[in-house]
Amino acid sequence: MALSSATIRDVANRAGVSIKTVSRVLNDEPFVKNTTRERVLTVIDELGYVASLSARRLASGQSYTIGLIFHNASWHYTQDVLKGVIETARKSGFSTLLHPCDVCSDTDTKEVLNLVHQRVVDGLIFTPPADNAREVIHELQQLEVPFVRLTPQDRTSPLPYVTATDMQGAFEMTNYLISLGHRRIGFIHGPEDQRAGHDRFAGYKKAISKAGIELDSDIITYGDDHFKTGFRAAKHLLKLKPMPSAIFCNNDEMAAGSISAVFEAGLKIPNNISVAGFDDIPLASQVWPPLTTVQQPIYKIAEIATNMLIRLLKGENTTDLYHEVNTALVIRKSTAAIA
Amino acid sequence: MALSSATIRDVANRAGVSIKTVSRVLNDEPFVKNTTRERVLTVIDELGYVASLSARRLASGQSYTIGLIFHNASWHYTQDVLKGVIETARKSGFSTLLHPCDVCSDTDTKEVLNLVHQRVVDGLIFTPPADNAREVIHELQQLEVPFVRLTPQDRTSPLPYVTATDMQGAFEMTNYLISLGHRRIGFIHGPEDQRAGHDRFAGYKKAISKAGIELDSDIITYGDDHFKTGFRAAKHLLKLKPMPSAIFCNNDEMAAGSISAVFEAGLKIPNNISVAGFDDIPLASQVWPPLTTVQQPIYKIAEIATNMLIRLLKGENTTDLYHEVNTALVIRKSTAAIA
DNA sequence: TATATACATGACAACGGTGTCAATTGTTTA
DNA sequence: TAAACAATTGACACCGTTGTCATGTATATA
Repeated sequence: MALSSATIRDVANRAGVSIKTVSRVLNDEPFVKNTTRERVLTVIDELGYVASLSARRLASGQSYTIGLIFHNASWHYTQDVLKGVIETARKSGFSTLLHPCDVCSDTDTKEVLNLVHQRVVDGLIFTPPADNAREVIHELQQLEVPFVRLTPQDRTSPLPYVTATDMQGAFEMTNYLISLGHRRIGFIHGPEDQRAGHDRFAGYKKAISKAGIELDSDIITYGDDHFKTGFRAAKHLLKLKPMPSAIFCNNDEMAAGSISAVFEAGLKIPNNISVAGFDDIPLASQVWPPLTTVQQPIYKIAEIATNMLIRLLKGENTTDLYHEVNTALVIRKSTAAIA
Repeated sequence: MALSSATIRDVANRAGVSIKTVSRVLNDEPFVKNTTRERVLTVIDELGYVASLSARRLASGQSYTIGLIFHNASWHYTQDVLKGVIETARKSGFSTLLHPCDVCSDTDTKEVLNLVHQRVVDGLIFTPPADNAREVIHELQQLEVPFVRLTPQDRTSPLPYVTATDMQGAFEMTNYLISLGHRRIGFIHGPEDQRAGHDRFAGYKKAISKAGIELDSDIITYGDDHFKTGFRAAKHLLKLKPMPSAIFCNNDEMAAGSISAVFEAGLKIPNNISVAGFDDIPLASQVWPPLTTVQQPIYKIAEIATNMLIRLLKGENTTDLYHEVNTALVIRKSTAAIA
């Protein structure tokens, strides 16, 4: 057996109809008599016919492909997005094209736009902070190419996005730590160019202030969401006198870094100090002690974004272009009441 | 500005040549006068022309796309493969289509074959244990569709693959543990259906036997490469009397599970027991203590496999269809000399 | 019964490239 | 100088679909 070569014409001939009728059946178009439809379907089955995507793409001007532009910094995050987008897209007959994009440089800008110009993709999904590529976003708007952003910086413009309730999540976590008796809670901030980090910090501050605790800038440190900077930031916090009794990190990877720093300093978690993260990525439950964190339903966010994009692509009415998904507190063993 | 609509005809007209000549320039074909080539190139630049992939695909019968069939079990592994394949493919003008495939069920078999029949992909790369899908493999052979397998089970048939020196890596690690004075080294085996696991176990046994230690089946346990089963298996090993003084795990994720089990039992690493992993995924350096492990150059393996596939696709002579990439011992803090 | 209207179908031209083959021009060989 | 050959170019069919529009047929309406 060679590579299947049955074309729409073969099907049409065998079924005794025109190729256009076969095309109609293929695309579930109306105005095909039921008996005809069934006959065509039978022949398709007999011949094992599968329509050529290339031809379909060329003729229709669509690519049936979604471009996923992602920053490959935070892999744990990306993997869930990946799964969410690919699986959801597939359900609607779309495939997904991955476009890693480390820095949104000029070259990358051009490449992304080429994807659109070449009609390689019909629409795009951006993971943070890829959506900071203003030029791309602007151009896409001009071209009227649909796209959805995940947790974007800018939420003032009328552009679709999906995000989690970052502020609320951080607020709840901080409240929880406070309820355990912690008053001196260190915070490790995420990268400046990501909206989520600012929202989480805002949630932290809100809870601190609500509890009547004075905000102490000495225990606010910065990282880039990676293990190493979490390690360093925590090391710094541990040297302070008095040391914070808890550390709340902008994400789980930095929390893992903090845990290592605590152990390296010869201290115990949660006996001497509590550590909390954000995201609930697999790593969170694979370190010891398992991390108390805020679960962000990344898969769900990706799923919602993908469905939103597909609706936009189909030109369906889309009133809900902005979506917030709830986070949830996950209490594990890295936090405890103050001694 | 609307979606660019310059076609090859526009370029041809403006440059005063035929579309075929433009096509030649586009594809770096010979027999184009230099002055002509430059004129065409200039016009392409002026018009911002980009060839339509769909049209090119339809006309040439190629898709310029590589299908990556992966099992989404072990994400850490997958992420490196993903990066390796996507980036390498892109360099050669190929795009990558991801096809997650949890169980290689009948549906999946059909889907993968459809990818080929629809000419959605020109060739395939399989991550383990996806290559166990005998039916798919067999059919692809019949169809003469090129594919490359990563660490496949079956290496007897003359089918291209790339793998790491799993046995040698495990041999070296075991030797290293023995050199630290360990005689009772527990082993956590990986899933039965993956070749790498058997090779690693073989390396372990070889070193044990070489050191004149009697193989003790009581301290050989089994897991499925995930955290939880590593945790369970280690918990079991810790209860044995005498307890092993070291645990060598088939992969890092199970090693992380073992670390948690040790801590949960109130023991210290490496003081009371040493733990070693395999793969050197990011997790390995994000747990405390950082894992001594065997580095498997996954990115490189993916890169080699991709280039191999592209060579096959281009019909270039390919003598080296089998490739082994060296592993390397990475010593961190989870192992120490026996007390 | 004549006529408007919905349903059902097909002919044929796109879509935007590549492949084949013939035509033209320039260069080398006999 | 003529013949042989290589370099350069273009005309045109073709890839396998979908889109447009015309046509034919059944059903509802006047």
